Formats: sequence, C-alpha cells, structure tokens
Amino acid sequence: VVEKKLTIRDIARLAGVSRSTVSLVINDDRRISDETRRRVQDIIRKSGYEPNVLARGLARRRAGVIAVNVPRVASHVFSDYYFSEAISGIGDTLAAHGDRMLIEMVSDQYIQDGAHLKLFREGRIDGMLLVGTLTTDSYILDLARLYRVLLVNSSMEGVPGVRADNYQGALEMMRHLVSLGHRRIGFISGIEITTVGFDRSRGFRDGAKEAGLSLSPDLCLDGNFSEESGHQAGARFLDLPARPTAIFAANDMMAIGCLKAAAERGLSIPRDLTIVGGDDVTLASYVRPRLTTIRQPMFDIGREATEALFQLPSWRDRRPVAPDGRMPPAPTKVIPTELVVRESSGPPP
Amino acid sequence: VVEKKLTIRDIARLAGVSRSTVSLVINDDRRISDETRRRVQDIIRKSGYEPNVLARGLARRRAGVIAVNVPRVASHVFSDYYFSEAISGIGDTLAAHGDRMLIEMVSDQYIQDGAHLKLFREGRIDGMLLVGTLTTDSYILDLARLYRVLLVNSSMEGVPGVRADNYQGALEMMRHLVSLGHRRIGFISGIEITTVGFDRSRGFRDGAKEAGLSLSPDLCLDGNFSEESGHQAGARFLDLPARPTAIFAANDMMAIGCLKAAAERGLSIPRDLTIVGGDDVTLASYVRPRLTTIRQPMFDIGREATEALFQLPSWRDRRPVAPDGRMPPAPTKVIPTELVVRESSGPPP
DNA sequence: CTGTTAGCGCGTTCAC
DNA sequence: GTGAACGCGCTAACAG
Repeated sequence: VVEKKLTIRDIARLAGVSRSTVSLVINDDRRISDETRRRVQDIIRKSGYEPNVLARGLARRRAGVIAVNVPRVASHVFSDYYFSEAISGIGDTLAAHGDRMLIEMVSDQYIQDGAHLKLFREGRIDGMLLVGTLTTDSYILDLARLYRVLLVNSSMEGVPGVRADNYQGALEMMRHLVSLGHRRIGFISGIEITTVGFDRSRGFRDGAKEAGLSLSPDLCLDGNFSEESGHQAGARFLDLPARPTAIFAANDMMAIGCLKAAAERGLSIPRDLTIVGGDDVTLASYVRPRLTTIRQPMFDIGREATEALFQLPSWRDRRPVAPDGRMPPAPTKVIPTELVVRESSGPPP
Repeated sequence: VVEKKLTIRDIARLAGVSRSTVSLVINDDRRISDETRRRVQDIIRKSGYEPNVLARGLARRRAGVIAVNVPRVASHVFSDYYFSEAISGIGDTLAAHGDRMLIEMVSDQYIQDGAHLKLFREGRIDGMLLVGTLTTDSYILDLARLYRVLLVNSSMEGVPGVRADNYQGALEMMRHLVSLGHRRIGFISGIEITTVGFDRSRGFRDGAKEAGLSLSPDLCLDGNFSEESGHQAGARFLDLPARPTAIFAANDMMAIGCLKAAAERGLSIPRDLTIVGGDDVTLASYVRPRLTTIRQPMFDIGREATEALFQLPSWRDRRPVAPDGRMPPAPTKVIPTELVVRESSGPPP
C-alpha cells in the first residue's frame, strides 16, 4: 500500500519525450505542439504526478510559502476573533495566489534566536506577515530592510503595514459619547506599546480636546487590555467623589471588567453609567448590556495585508529611489473602523 | 541593503575545506576533527549562513513541515478557543521537534481538488493533522492508507487519531443531572456526523438508560450546534405540557440558545430549570448564569496528536503485520474530559 | 517552431 | 577528510 514517488523523469519516459519537454508542458510554454502537450498532460493526469515543490523552489528561488507570525501567548488570550479572522483573510488571499501559509508562534526566545531571519535565510519563506507585534520590537526594522515583511494591524516607521484606523475610531467614539451629552468621560488605556492601544489613547485625547473637555489625570487610568485591569480601573472611577458619567475602555475585555465593577455597585447600565470598549470581540454582543464598541475589519485587514505583501519589491530588486541612497518610503495602508452602537451607551443620568 | 545568499560552497571556500566536510560539521558527524569542526562552525556563525531547507529536504526526502487542516468555515464559527487551543498545542510540539506548521483551510472545493493528496505528492509535507473533520469525509481513509495522517478530536475506523472522551463526558454529565434529582431530561443533539456530536448523543442515551429514565422522543430534539438551533429546541421543550426539569445541549452555544428561550419565558436558571452544555467555550463562563459544561483539553489533545503523528510509520516502511496482508490497527488515543460544574445546574424545582 | 542537451540550484551520502 | 553521484525540476542555449 504505497504510492510510488513519481518524478519528471518517469513522466518523460512514459511520454517518450525529454524531461525538459515535460517541464515546458507543465509550465504552459507555447513552444510545445498541441499534440505533444495533450499526450504529456494526459499521462500526468492519469499517473497523479505532482512536481516536487522543493526541487521547483530550488530552481525558481521561491518557496511559495508566506509566514504568519503571531505572539505565542496571544494565541491563547486573544483566541477570540481577532487572530482567527485575520488569518482567514490571509489564508484566503494566499490560496488565491497559490501560496501556502506557515504559522509561527513567536515567543521571547524565538525573537532572541533570530528565528525570523533564519526563516528567510534558510529559504523557507518568501515573505512574512507580523500580527500582534509591539512598537518596541525593533528587530523588525532590520528584518524589513532585508526581506519582504509587513505589519498586520500595527505600524512602525520604515516598515510597511496595513492597519485599522483606531485613532479615528476612538475619535468617533468620543464624538458619540459627547453627542449623547457626556462631559465627564473616564478613559482606561490599553498597552501603549501596541499600535491599537497607542492610537486609541490619542483618539481619546484629541476627542476630548475637540469637545473642550478637561483632561484631568483623574480621568485617565492605565490598563493592560485585561479584564482584571478594567475591573480595577472601573472600580477606581466609580469610587471617585465625582465619578465620570461614561467610561471609555481601550478594549472590550476591559469594558467587561468595568461592567463587573458597575454591577458590584448596583449601577444600571446605561441608565446610571455608560461603558464602551473597542475591538468588537464575540463576547461584546453576549454580555448584558451588549457593548458599544469599535469594530476592526480584521478579515479585510488580513486580505489587504497579503495583497500588499505581494506588491513589495523583493530584496533582490530593492533599489534606492534617490541618488543619495534614500529608500522608497514603506507603503502603509489604513482601513476605517466602524462604530458599533449597542445598549451599553446612553445619555448621562 | 541586501544580504548575500550564502551557500555551503561559500562556507567551504572560506574554511578551505570541501562541501561535504561542511555538511558533516553541520550534522555533527564525528569523523571531523575538533579543530576543523571549530573553524567551520566559527565561519558559519560569523557569516550567518543557514543551510537551504529546500535543498536539504530534497536530499533527505523530508520537508520538515506538518500540515494542520482546519475547516474553512469553522475558523470563523468556532473561532473560540477550540481551534486556537489545539493549534497552540500542535505548534508547541512541532517547534520542539524542529518542524514547522502549515495551516490549510479546507473547503469543499479543496477536498474535491484532492488538495490533501497533492500536498503529500508534491513533497511539501511529511504528515497531516486533521482538525474538525466529519465522520463522512471518506477521502481521509485513502489518504491515511498512503501517508501519515492523524485525526484530532475525531475518529474514523482505520485512521489513527487522538480525541477527547466525549462519550464518557456526556455520561458523567447525565450522572451529575441524575444525582441532582432530575428524571425528565431533555437532550438537544449536535451534528451527528461529527465525532463530538455522535459521542455526546451516545453518552446521553446510555446515561439515561443507566438511570432507568425513559427515552421518549419528546425529550430528544435535533440541533446543529448553533445558538439558534438551541434556541428553537429549547423553546419547544419549554412549551411542552410536561416540560423537562433539565436540558442537556450537546454544546455550549446551543445551551446559550436555551438560556435565551428560558429568559424569554421568565424562567430563572437554575431554580426553575437546569441547562447544561459541552465544550467549555470562553463564553460559557461569561453568560449568566455561568454554564455547567464538559471541558475538552484541546491543548493537550493537540500536543498528544502531534506526538502520535511522529510515531506513525511513514509510508516507506509501512508493512502488514500478518502474512495475510493485514495492516496493523490504527492507533487511537482517548483523553478524559472534565465535568465543569457552574451555576446553570441545580436540583429540580 | 519544436524539442533536446547540458548545467544549475544546494545539501547529503557513500565509497575511497 | 574528499570527490562524485544523487535528489528533482528549471532554464538557457542549441539543433533539427
């Protein structure tokens, strides 16, 4: 019960032609006559022959594989739709291009070992999509200088990327809150070394400024995207002498933590207090009240990122644009977010 | 700004030895003197040379890659911890073995194209882990006859696999309900052509039999694992003249649908009605009341599956055990589930 | 225009 | 410790 390993030689022999002829047929080269082509194709089909991708990759200098790097831990924590959605978008697009997707779970050790670089050097991959990296991951800069690398939903000077416009998203959220009549809005920041966290903080600040609200330090607390940090910050807000009428948490899990803090104090949402988040995770529409939040189109981001990756010049033909050796600017695409208004936001009491 | 592509030739030249010597050094062969070894290793380290994996794979007849096939759609639907957890377990174990993980999103088209077989034939992968396949996916049988293939959390006669013991899990759930005093237990089945759905149905039936409960058809409704199907079935149960005191849904999403049906009728859980599910998805501990459920250790299953895959004989040396040509039975491992008791289950009113 | 020959891409392995 | 052959397919140059 074994399948004989067929090679291009076997096909050539069976068809009574040379190996190169078979190769030309496979690659649809027009110099092969219809008759020969058909005969060879027939034999290939019947025999179930498939060209060996390793040999092909060697010859073409192209592995036909793209790596998708996700943080080792986040794959647990974020198991929610964030990653799976992005990966679906990436996988779809890669499949359309006939490429495959290698998933790498990145740990600190992985980074220290320089495993990113190794993947390229050993010829395993043609490009790399980085999901969930931190703005402090400086090794990416060197990597991007040498190879096709693209950031998915984060940004870094000099590295190409595709991301959601969380600055604008947070700004819109602020406008939503202000339009409801809120003037005392508490903000719980996320992790500032993620692009998402950083951008939402900026959006909050500028939104507050735009509405002429004071940015008292009481109204800005630090969180870390975890439910527990949201719970703690929420508790502090609610125990303030003059508590905010609305709390804007930089992501949904923290907003859910706030919900808990509010419930513990017998507050009814949104009557007594408005709580909003960001991400639109699955949970956001299952908690009660359902969360008003900022939706990021992760599937589309994955898709766009993959397309953009293919557009990047490979290192072989990357050339400075100017005679002084300046490189062309790294292309970056920003995709709009969507404000999702549900029941957790309402006018102040 | 380019990295010169180094080959084994370059290293050999720099070290003043032959290519084979370099190869032997890389593979820690003892016939190389310490001095030479050190010199070569030094050059390799300093130059950042990495052996080309395509060439190596060609020579060794081993790609160093394992495919993980997940259903194209499920990656949305199940985005919950089921897949991400299994994949984490798989990725961890593969990394420990120095292998990489190729993720394939399987659609109907994919199956029709015979893409599974193609991956092996073209030499891209050494083995395949199948997650979320149906018991009706008969193409797997042929595949497993020829190549290293293993089912993750499902089973099929003649195909090796590692799965959770959902039969036992459902049985325990029934014992839990019975021990609380329930005698009228309604069951909402899942998709019967999944191993999980099938096993939980069996567990329900045997559990009912064990407790001497009647299996009236009123008390068995068909669901399809979706929240909506759980909602509908739950509604039918609750509108029964003699409604069950407990509902056992074959998974959590359907149990959540039941919760909704109960809420619509003003029932308080678990005082008026017990509702339990299966899977222990993230949501299960976020809905109110939190769900009593059956937990499957997906991370461990992923890990065990990967280990088991490596133990499988490769097709090159697969031999019948008996002279009559019988093949050795496909190894299967079953991992215990865990009953998670939360607030959604209690004694009957 | 059709198809062939030769050599390449890169590392492994085995006889010497 | 080395040379040569091998694994498999691609491509440039060339002959019919």
